[in-house]
Amino acid sequence: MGSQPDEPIIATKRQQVVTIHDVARAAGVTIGTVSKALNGQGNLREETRERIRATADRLGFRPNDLAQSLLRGRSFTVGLLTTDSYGRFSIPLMTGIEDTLSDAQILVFFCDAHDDVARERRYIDSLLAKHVDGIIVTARRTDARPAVNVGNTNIPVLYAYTQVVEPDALSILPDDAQGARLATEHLLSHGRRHIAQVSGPQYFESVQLRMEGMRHALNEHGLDLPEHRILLGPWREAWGYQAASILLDTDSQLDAIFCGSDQIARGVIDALRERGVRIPDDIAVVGFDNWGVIAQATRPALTTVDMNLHELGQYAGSRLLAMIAGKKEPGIVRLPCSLVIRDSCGVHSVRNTEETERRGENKDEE
Amino acid sequence: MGSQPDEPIIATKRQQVVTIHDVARAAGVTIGTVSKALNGQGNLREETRERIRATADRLGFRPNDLAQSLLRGRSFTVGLLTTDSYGRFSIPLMTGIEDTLSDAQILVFFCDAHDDVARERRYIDSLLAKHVDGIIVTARRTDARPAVNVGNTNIPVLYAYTQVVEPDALSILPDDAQGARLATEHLLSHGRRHIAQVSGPQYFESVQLRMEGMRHALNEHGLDLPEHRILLGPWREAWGYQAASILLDTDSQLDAIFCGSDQIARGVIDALRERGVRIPDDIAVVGFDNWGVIAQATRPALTTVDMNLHELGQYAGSRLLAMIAGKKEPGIVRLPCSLVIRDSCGVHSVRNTEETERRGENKDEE
DNA sequence: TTGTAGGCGTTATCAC
DNA sequence: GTGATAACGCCTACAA
Repeated sequence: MGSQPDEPIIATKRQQVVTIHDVARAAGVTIGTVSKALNGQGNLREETRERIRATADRLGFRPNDLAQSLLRGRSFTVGLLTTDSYGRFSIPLMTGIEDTLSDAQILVFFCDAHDDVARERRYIDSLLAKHVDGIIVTARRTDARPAVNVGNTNIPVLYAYTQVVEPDALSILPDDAQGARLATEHLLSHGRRHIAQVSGPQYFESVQLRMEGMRHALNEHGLDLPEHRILLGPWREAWGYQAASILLDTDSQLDAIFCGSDQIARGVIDALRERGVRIPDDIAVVGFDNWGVIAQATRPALTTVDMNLHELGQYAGSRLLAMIAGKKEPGIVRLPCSLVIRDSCGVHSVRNTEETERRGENKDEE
Repeated sequence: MGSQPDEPIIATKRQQVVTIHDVARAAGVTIGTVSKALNGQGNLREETRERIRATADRLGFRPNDLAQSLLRGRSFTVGLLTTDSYGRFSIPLMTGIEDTLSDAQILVFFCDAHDDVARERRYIDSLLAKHVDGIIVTARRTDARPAVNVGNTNIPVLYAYTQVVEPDALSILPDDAQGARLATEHLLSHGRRHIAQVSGPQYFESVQLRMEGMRHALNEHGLDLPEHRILLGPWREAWGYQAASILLDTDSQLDAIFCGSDQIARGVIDALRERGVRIPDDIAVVGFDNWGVIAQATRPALTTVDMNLHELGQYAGSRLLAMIAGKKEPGIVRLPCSLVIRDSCGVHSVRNTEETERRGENKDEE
């Protein structure tokens, strides 16, 4: 009761955590012995080992990673540097990366540079100062970016869902061309022969690759992709809506549309339906991204290409682990896309599918 | 040329980074002097200070944060623990948090527990071992969750977009009731008197709060919210579509619908339009979330409540900073929502709006 | 079988 | 003004 004299005003600045010394003192041994006991090193009497172990968790001892890292020269941390966390692509990528790394007892620093070069530089410096074991760089789009400069360190850097021109860098990307081929072949296998493409701006590498992939698949079937069936515009639902109207007005033979994104596909589908076109009977539609909230909400539900970004992230994590272990094999790795078949192309086909519906991306919660 | 003898096969296991010793040797002083020179401590001749500084960045010296942290007992890192990174709500929250923390030179560990208790426990242990300065816990929904146990440490823990029953915990949440009031008052100010609500499952606290908020606003205008105008179902676009049909069939007086999410609102709007109802002339619609990709794609574009999660994250970051500095003020803080006015309620109103359109959430890129 | 001591890279407190 | 030295918490040879 009353005022407690001499109570420090400032909170104890130092965390009063229990250290190996406390354990040693409590167990009546020296710190060396404690270390050996807890790490299963050296030859200790099983009795002592057990006694020490007991006092350790009685005291709630937790070895200080900072000290260990300093000693080992490895921090068991990795930096994840993203230019901009738009979300749609970053999230599955991030969780994939983090999945494999956390299995390796590695914690991930999340660094969002907001497309700001100076900010990115500061992040890299911080990561280097914290002696991360590696850095994964990612982005909102797959196009090339400048390499990250880690100075005179030999910290491994890996690029995921983005790439770098440096020949000694490792970049991991989805195989856009293959994804487009998959979609096109699916449409062809459903008897479609007059297929248009509605996609994003030409200056995206992914747009070009998907166009090439589609063209390639058509050519293999003796078909071509005429200019008037290629409509490029912004990555927006409204563009899909508009493009579909244009196609309906100009191309009476059209029997399928391959869209560069699910957003565009949604606009396309809405426009078609409103103009009385039956989907897929009259015109079939394929999307790209397998963005659950969109692909499952279109009427009919959207058949679409999945870039498997979660798996891509997992793979990136494992490759970084390998690099940390010393194995550096630079290059550009493109991982296959798969096709998720729903109802916008007709009856379910079992062909041309590498995988069927993937782990539900739609959490039925807010 | 030819084989180089004695070249080590194993890559130097230890990062050959330049340390303060190297700088000291190169500059012909001792490490103490280097430390003082670089940190602006002590009384050094300006000449030596400059010379040391020069050799330091000639050598590319970078102080090792691990060593500093060990000494200071602070790591300048924070853990961000999320039960599940669905994305929609986590992303703005995360970037907000990270924004303020990175300004304080703090790096953020991203930990996605996948709704797995054991995994969460492992993460917490890792974070404690790494001596993070604090932990922010977040979730996919705002309902209460068990407190995080940090053992005998006094590491501050803060809950953002989730809450905890413990009286000494700090939880930061959006003010759902106020958001609902905002939306309702907006509709009332446009002359609407027969307003229904279509929302998510009742067991969500947010659903209940939004209902209360709406009822409160109606009551203040002498109106009530009859049971038949409350439709609760899954958080899905299809539910909105279905609910709108039900309302049209049963409630001829209806002139507005307040939706618990933008996804639901989109379903509602599509159903109304397809049934020939004019929006907003016949029925006005308000959403909740301001999810750009949806709210901007509805026709007409959706007026909706924004929970300002980025700002909420920023605020959470600043509160954690305060806690780290020793100021702990537990409680539940609810931050105001704002209304983003588009076209689904009629002509733009300047009243009843705390803020207008916020920083564009729609990046026009894939 | 256990204790001792050096060192990981810093910073801070003393001497000189 | 600058140099030594003791921490910070841990691990690991090596000594006893």
